[in-house]
Amino acid sequence: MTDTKTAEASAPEKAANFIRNIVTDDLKNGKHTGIVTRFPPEPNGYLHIGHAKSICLNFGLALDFGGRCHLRFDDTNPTKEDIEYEDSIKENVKWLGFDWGRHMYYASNYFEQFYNYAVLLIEKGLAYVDSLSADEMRALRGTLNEPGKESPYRSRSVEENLDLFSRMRAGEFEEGSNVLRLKIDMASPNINLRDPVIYRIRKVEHHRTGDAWCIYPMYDYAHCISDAIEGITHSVCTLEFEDHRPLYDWVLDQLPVPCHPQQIEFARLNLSYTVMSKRKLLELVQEKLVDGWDDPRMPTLVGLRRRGFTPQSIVNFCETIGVGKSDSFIDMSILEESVREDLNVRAPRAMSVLRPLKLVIEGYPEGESEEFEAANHPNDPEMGTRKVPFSKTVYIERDDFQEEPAKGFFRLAPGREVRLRYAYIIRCESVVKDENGEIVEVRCSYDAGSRGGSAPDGRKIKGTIHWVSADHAVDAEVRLYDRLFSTPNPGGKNEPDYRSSINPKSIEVLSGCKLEPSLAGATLENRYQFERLGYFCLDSKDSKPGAMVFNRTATLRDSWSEQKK
RNA sequence: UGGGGUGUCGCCAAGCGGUAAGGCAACGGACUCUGACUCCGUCAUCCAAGGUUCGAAUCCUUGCACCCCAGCCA
Repeated sequence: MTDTKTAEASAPEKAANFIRNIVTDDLKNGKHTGIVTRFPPEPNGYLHIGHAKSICLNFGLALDFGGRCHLRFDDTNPTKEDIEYEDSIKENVKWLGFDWGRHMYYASNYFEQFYNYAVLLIEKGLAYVDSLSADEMRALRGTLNEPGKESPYRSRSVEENLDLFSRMRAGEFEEGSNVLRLKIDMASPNINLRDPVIYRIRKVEHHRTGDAWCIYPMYDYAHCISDAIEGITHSVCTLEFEDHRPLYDWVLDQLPVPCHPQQIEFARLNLSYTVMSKRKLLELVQEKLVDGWDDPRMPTLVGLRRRGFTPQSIVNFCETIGVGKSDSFIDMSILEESVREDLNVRAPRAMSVLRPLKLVIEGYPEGESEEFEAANHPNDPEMGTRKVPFSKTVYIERDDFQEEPAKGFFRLAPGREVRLRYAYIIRCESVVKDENGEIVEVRCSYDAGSRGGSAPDGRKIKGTIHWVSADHAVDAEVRLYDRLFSTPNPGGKNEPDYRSSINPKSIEVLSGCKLEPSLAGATLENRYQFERLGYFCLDSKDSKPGAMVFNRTATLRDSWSEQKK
């Protein structure tokens, strides 16, 4: 086997996709000598896994082709945006491992240029101030099948428009009373071209420009100009903006901008068993259906992070799913597989018993204990070993014992032998039950010659189970997370409200779990594989030095439980 | 019934006229002190129907299905 131990080595090869092909061609035929992309979030919410796809695409393109990628806040709507989101977004991008260097921009920094360009458009007779109300404007817009009608204000003179627009800026009009519209074509089959509004009055403070402005530009007008100002070569966005591209191009064609970026659209990420819309995510938080934006079940980057996902696993995931234009629906299992793949290689192993069953080893000296050497990673000796204490009473997983073993079960059962990992081979001799018939203790004999776990006579022991010494165990709370929803497409077509699909078992809190003592030194940066159980990490919010709380990031694949179904 | 898109294995996705990559899943097997990992093997004729061509997933025609658009949101 070749060395695949490092995260770098396990990163998948860059796959071809249509955007990379476009960039490659543009570079080859000299259309560009270098490329500039951008990730342009609106600071009005937390980033989720879908944004990660865009971040990886844009920053990845820049990295691979020796260009640069800008981080630009598309902050043109002060009624929805806030500085708190900016900080989170910046941190998330950095956490994923990307660096915008000094290329940090704000659409709001271009407000004056946007305004000047708007004046230019008015002077060219390509924009006019409309005094229709929103309702009236909607009524004239037409429908998908019928053309719209021109506004009675469409023919105002350039002078009047100039005057009106400057007074809009000066704050002389109320919100909603006037807007600036482009004069394109009310009969266009593309509704985006039916004289789109490019400025509206909003008498609110902007988190960056304060009260300097009371008119704010709209996306279609601001975005393309921002791209042009920054010298973006490839403006990558999602499919729903495909219809807007003619408008993007129209605006840039009318203005003396430094360049004309190419807008390219790709399919946004859809993930099964979760929701991705900002609205639903916000509702989950506001209605306290989850424990905040960073609830470990949320598809947000802060949630995934708290859950224990590594940045590398997310980047790998984004590479794995590819980029295309067909509506895709990625199965959650692929995301889960991405963490396993990454954590399998980097997570040290440890033993923890989540649902303890007391096991007493008859014949093992009372009050005595010994230590066994355990590998921190079975396939990577470089990760070293640790000592695991053993004593007469240990805890094993309740699931690892069956009084009447099911077919195919090869763990502990009356009269059967099993190996306590790294310790001894034991045999179940009897079972102790309480007055309710509940098994409270298992009593076993042990093969003193099997110290360390290997049979002296070379006999094959099929089952190996994990355990923790009762005398040395560290108690902890462990939270088992599962998919937030129990249906693949919550709230989708022909589905009831997504809230009713929330998986009641998406979180299970276990207290009194028994961990091997080395885990007492766990830190937030560490992630562990609890052998035979899954990958776990400390909860960044609730874990305290004397009262540790672990989150289950992902289970291990389990062909036994699959076989049972 | 307008406009813009998409349709290649269960889920993604390469392919750009020369005889269907890869990943995940699934299935079979090997290995195993984690029923994990790893390893080996199996697994499509490309939405449909016509046409062009020596040759088509790739070109043309006609259908069909699905997605997006009527915010002074992005």
